[in-house]
Amino acid sequence: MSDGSTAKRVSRSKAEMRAESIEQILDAAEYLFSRNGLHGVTLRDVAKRVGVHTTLLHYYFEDKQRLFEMVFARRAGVTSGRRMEALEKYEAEAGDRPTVEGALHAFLDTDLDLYVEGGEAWMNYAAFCARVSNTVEGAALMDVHFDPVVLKLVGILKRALPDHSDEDIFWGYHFVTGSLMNTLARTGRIDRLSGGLCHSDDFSAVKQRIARFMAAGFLSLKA
Amino acid sequence: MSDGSTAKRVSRSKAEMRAESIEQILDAAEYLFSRNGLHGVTLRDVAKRVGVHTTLLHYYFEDKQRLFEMVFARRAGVTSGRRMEALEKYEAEAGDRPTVEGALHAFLDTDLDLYVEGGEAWMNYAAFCARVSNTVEGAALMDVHFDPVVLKLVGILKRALPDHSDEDIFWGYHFVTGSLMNTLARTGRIDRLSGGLCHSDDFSAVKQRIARFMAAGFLSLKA
DNA sequence: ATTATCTATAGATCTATAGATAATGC
DNA sequence: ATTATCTATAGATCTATAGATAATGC
Repeated sequence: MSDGSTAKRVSRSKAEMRAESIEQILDAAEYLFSRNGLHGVTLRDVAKRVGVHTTLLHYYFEDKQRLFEMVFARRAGVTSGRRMEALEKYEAEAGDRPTVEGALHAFLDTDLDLYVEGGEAWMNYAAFCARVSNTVEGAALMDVHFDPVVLKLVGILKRALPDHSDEDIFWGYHFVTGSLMNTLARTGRIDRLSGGLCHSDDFSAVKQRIARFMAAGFLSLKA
Repeated sequence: MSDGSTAKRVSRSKAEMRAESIEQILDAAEYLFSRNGLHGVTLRDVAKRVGVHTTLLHYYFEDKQRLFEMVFARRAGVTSGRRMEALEKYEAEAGDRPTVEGALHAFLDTDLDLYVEGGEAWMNYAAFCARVSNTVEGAALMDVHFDPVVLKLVGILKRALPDHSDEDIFWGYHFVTGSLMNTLARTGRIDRLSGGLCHSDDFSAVKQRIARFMAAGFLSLKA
């Protein structure tokens, strides 16, 4: 505020202008796509939200599909990388005796923390991912960006559960990711269902429960 | 086939024609909405799939939003009713001692069976619901149609888990429904992730695991 | 006489491209 | 000399409505 008030553009380099415009467009697109999906958002909607002309989106992103993919890709590396680190750190600490719950804490809590710490933009990205995940084309995007971390998690789970079949591990992961995505979506349904007792935005309530809950689920599969 | 081959319309009453057209339109819309969402489908797409004119959709359904809601509503009563029955039956059998796993079997298995037995149309509806569930407006539709069954389930779970807080029960349900919706979506992600070991369409594999998995999760919340 | 279905069309949008303009960059 | 941004516009669609047509229903 204190420095932006003098003029709208205070001699920024082209590279800076470019970077800033791209960020603003991605933020606006992320916000809108998270609420209305790929087809529920027009390029005009995005341009209007940023305050630029529609053609600028074509200039930077070619077309709508590309813009959508760039929204996905921008933060995917960050969340993926953080979780990968957390899993590797856990692996090193746990040595020969990794536990399901330990691995899930590293995987899930790290992610939930990121959205809480990251503020509104990251929360929008979370909802964007959740929306996309229940979609055939969206799931294909997930393959590209998230397979490495997920397979890392699966690898640790297999060592934690040497008597479980691979199918059990994968179906368990399927349940975990469903629950996580339902959390990230923040639809407000749990709020109304619980009569206001729970809140969609309350990721800390989820964090308190999800790893323990899912770990118990995994263990139950081989009784 | 044997009687439809003589002519396209073998003297049906207007009521029959109406009913049949409505069903065909709903089937086509359900199929398309499940894959592309509300905004990813045009009325032309639906009309073309049925082989009628776009205006007929307006004639029967007013507008696109209404058509969408009718698709949701058509089968919601069936699945809701079946699960309600199953829960009541379980309640009667279990008497004073309902278990989490018993209630979840009634709730989840009954639903999964319906999609498997119902064939392609029901599988489309399942994917439709899954897609809709990760959406703010979709979640609001769920309130209307599914709150009674869900609250019935929650009531039994509370009696099965008298020492758990209501928050624990609701968050547990939140995880359950996330996992179920991820199943109904059938995105193919688990297939690729598992290298072909698991299949999105394999609801029986899910049925074998989900109730037990989730029940253990619930129990773990109060340690 | 009613109603299922189609024809014609208005009016609004949407995506995408070509080309102009106005800055920054050496 | 390059590039960020805008103007103008083509061409395709989309939703929705008014009104015509061709069946069924008493």
